[in-house]
Amino acid sequence: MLKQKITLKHIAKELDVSISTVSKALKNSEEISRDTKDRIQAFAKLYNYKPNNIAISLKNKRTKNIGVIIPDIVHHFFTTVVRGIEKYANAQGYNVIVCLSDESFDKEVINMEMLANGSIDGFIMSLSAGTEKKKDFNHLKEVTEQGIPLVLFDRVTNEIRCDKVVIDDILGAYLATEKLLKEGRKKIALLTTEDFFSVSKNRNLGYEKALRDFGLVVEEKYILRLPFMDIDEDKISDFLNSIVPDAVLSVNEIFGIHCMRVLQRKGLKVPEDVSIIGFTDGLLARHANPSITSIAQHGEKMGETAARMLIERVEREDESNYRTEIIQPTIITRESTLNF
Amino acid sequence: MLKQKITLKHIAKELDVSISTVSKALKNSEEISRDTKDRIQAFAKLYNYKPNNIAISLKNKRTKNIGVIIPDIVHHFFTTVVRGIEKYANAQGYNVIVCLSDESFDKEVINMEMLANGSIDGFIMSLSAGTEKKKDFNHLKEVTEQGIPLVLFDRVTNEIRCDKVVIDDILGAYLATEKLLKEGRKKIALLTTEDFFSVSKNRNLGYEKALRDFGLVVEEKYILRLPFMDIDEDKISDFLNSIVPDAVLSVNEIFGIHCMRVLQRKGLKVPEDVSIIGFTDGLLARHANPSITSIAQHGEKMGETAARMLIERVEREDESNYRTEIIQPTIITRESTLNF
DNA sequence: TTGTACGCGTTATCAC
DNA sequence: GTGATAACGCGTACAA
Repeated sequence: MLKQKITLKHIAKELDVSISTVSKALKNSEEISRDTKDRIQAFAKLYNYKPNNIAISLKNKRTKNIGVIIPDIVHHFFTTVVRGIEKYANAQGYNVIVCLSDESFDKEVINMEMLANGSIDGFIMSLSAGTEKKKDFNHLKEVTEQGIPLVLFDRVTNEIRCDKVVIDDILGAYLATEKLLKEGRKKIALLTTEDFFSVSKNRNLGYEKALRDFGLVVEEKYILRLPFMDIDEDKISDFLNSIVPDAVLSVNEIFGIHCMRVLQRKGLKVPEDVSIIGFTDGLLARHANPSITSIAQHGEKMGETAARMLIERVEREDESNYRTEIIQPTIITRESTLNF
Repeated sequence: MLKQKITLKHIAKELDVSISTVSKALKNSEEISRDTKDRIQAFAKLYNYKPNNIAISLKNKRTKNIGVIIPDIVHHFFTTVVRGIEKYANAQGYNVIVCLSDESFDKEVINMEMLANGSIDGFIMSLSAGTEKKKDFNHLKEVTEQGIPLVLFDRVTNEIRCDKVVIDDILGAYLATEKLLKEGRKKIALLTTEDFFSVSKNRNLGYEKALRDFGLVVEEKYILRLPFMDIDEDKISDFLNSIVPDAVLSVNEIFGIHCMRVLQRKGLKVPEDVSIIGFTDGLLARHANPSITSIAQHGEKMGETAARMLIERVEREDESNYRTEIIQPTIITRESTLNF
């Protein structure tokens, strides 16, 4: 039996009072007599009245929904960010609408447009690979010009004026490289992706800076640039044959763990012969054998921070002083590096 | 400069026609003259008019939002399900609101109530551990009695009449155990969780059935029950010392991979000395060394199926013939088992 | 061909 | 103390 959702109107009719009286009574307004309030409140409770969110949204022009657009959800880092966002947002009474751009510019645009027509109070997003490659940010510009708050995280752009949350990728790579250098490693390979990714670019910079600071030169032959998210152990194998490094820094977990596999199959021991440090402290790094020393990006904290910035802006509705919060990466030392 | 979102009213005023004329013109109604339509459409395009979703939701009593409540998002299986849901839902013009119950009964209830007041057209969910333990399904009952469609997946209950999507966990475990038996393995250990989980229970059953079908007896000493998601390599190590199996079936990836680590540290070789098969074909299984033969649960397909069932019910609005779709698990053969 | 009126569910203002 | 009215943005049956 379908128990129709009850509205103010139903209650009013049933109790033979006006809609506005019901509304006020349920808000415990002083205007209404104790007696009427009791009757109405009891009735409402009995029928489990709950105000309709949509109607309230229309009236208040506030949905209490946050739109989150991420490139991929089957990716531990984004997943932790979503969790951080959820956590903070829920605590503030907001829901989270998650959309996936699937690394595609077009899907990113479609998702934004879908949500921008009143469904959400603001956006939290990380640019898709397609968007970073294309460098077309008009959809973001439109949204911000409409006055919809936007917080970018991790994969950001300078083209758009809005709040941002990033981690200091240069520092992260620097710390990792420095650790390897302090272990006495001299031939440190870098596994990275093509350069159009803001994050990879910064990680490469940190790696190079650390080498220089320790008086070494950056040699291109120690750098392997793999296509985005493409795992090709043969390429890694060829690379490792050509240079025989004593340490490897990988800009992501996947490259790192496959590099370790290749090394192990070549009969090299990790960390005795080769140390490995990987970016993004995810499941793979944690559960690998040996477990991999990682740069933690603190995704959950990033998510919380982004949600906090967004909700503050939504509720304050001023459009000034855009800030960029920088999260400090930390090294999680595990078994793939030497201990000191 | 804040470019206020434009409404029908603005256009009407600007072009000095009535709101309904504008509305009709934008829908290309035959009632309106070519001339007026052109004027209005041009103006709307210029100012990038888009109807307000909230107003439409209120009018239609349809939000085109789907509420998804899952126990945990940092869990590869759920993540793939969400992706499947997203994919299908987006293609049908629906948005996905994701809420996390964090394995807690209370949070599950709160999330449901938040969304049930008009924010969504239907729910897709998987029960939290807390709910399965408590066996309290009143929140689900209330929602279905209100006529809000609900699809349960993976962790389901017989207490609620609604559409369901599950995988045949008994079969999955049976297939895995059978494969190990056919390899000639005789001492097959089972790593599982406590019994209140519907999925673990079924996996245990499949394991036991296969052993019996092959004329072996189920020995309790070959079964290790670990607390939910608690990784304790010492317990695993003690267990493996006490029985020395020649194969291991794990009801999840994490237990499986840690079991492999422990075995490897004991100097045993996988798969030469011990074969391993694990449930849930996630990142860990795929990228481990050796990679782990897994039971694929086809999360993405499950998500798609759930979304299809939900949207069908939302759009047909009848409340009969609840179905349970059963997804067939398959074995992904990798390096942790012997080849035939 | 265009416009008026009403309803979706709620709240706020003002009148009685 | 209570109720009528308008408004949020849209769509549509009906009237002009």
